[in-house]
Amino acid sequence: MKEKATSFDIAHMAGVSQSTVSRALSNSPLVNKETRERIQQIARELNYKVDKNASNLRKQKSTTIALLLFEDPTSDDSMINPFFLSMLGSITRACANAGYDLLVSFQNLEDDWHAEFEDSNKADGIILLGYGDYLSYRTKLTQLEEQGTHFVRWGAHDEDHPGISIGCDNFQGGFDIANHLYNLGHRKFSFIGDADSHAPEFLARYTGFITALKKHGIPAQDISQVNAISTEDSGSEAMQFMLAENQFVDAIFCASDLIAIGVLRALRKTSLRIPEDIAVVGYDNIPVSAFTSPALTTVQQNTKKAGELLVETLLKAINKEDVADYLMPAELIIRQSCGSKK
Amino acid sequence: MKEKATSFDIAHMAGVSQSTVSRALSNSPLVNKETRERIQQIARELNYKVDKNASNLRKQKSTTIALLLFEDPTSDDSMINPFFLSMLGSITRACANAGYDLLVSFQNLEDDWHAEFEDSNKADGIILLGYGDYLSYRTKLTQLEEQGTHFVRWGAHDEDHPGISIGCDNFQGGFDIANHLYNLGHRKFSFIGDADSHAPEFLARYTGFITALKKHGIPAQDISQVNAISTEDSGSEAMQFMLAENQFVDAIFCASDLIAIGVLRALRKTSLRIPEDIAVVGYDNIPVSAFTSPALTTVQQNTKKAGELLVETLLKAINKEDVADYLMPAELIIRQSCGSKK
DNA sequence: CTGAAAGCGCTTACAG
DNA sequence: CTGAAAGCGCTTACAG
Repeated sequence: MKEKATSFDIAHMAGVSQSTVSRALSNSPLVNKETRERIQQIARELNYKVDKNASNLRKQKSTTIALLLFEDPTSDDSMINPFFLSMLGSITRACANAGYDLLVSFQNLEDDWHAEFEDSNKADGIILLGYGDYLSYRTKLTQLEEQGTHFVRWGAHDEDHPGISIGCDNFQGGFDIANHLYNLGHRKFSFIGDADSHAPEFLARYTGFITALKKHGIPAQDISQVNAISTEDSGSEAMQFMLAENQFVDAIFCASDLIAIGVLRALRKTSLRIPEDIAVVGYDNIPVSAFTSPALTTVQQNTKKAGELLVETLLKAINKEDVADYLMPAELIIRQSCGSKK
Repeated sequence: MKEKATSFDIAHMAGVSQSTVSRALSNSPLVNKETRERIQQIARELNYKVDKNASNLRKQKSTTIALLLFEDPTSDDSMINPFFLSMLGSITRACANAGYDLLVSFQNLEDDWHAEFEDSNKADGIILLGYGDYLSYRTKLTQLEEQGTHFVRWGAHDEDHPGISIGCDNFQGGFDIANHLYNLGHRKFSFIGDADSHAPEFLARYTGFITALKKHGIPAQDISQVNAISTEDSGSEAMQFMLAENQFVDAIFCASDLIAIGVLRALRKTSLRIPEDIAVVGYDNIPVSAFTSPALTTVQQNTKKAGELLVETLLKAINKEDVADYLMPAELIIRQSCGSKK
């Protein structure tokens, strides 16, 4: 293993000063073209690359973005929610395109939030991504903001939340689902998923859902709601609970596709046919949702766009440009699980 | 936005030297307990965190691992292969558990390999992950090795490849699939997927497949093979090609689940029934494979274990411990797409 | 147990 | 266009 070359080594070989090497390698026009090319040639031969730690330390910026994935501590340890995995892919790509590196770290919400502050020293900004108990990390956002850390989070728009958020219009998504189901003739509804301020995204879907149904004359108290976090198992348990309680409905709106898949699993053990006896709708449009039987009607959140937007917005914030919350439109994906003819 | 505090600020506040602050914050036993606690208390109040760039520069290590995802340039730009996404999740977790940060970067194989060398300055080691043209990056591995960079790659074991590789026993996987299909009564076979040294993993699956069939008296020349890269579209095209050429077989072994899903899609447009008229088998056991109709028989690669192994092995290499290639066993996942009774 | 000092490898004003 | 020098914020021998 060779010793790693430094800019001094190159300076020595090229017969110039180290300052000149540094300039040449950053393509500074201040350096004579021939000198520059000679230096770059030597650097290439030596496989020399600028030491990022030294360079970042000196420049006081890192050209790195940190992605903080946090999850409900109860969720399956071995798997990440496919929706966030998809976001991760998209964010990775967007960072690469912008010439930024991406530092990924995991976070259980139980942990203390040391990691963020750690990250804030290695990255120019942070992207926060995850379902999880919103209230429990709200104060942390405030701390981040006070600290002057640039961050953008994926999630529900909230009047006076700290920092910037990019999210999907969950209210609209729930609203559209309700109208779609109502127009197909369904009249008795249930919502499966947590629906309180700890899970503001689910709550917004729920609120959109009941708001639309109210317009059709169906009051909220006629719509049953069963708690569930975003996992298959949780969805399956919720459905089993409803069956055990003899709660029968025409249509179930699940707060996420994973929940819906769990619900389908539980229903398969019964004689109920989907969608003839009961319609099931999900949310997220994860890849699997197109392959369940029947294929899930769901709401698409454009993860590609979302990732790009998160990165773009964060970079603007880092550059002290003005940034604002952004709500992406939700798109209804109609498949077979709700009894549509389509 | 406050100015970021430094160890000097804390030293000033605590009335000690900056050296002592540094020691206290790294929990050095050299510092008086009370002094240490006082300093840590102040640091906490200030939300002070050690500057990683400075610390790394001084220590000459980064406690960071870089993950290099490379992909076939032809694959769909908007999506990462779900198998690698799953690996990414597992690697992220394993890094977090080991106290390492993970730097993720993308790479098109067309790019020149600057990025690796970049990364090698920001990370203590590199994990290489991806399908793609193996031959085209082989020389790069040699360069990395010469440079003294620690790296581990996911992929096919190869007698004299540079560096360490962790992989799944693709030969065994193909072998088991062949036996399974043969025992179910299938006699006329096809393999869909690239099967040359550019794609050594696919090749090993193919080799295992034909080796097992040869033992059953079916010579390699009786087994058709159609090229495809690991995407749905490529699988669908390959199947359409076979249909157009009137190549009819009992059973198709697809080099990946994505290919198999494309094959199913193409077959749905015909009158052929799966598995009655034709069996289809995939590879990878991606989440979707359990939900296709019929559900895909496939080969599982344990991504959780694989991620842990990759990280663990790389850390050992970084610590100059002896490391060796490792081949994980492949596990047959039997579902409905091959006509098994199970 | 503590402090003064060197130095990690760069970038960039400053001077020419 | 080029060089000498300062300094980014730490860690760690060295000296006491």
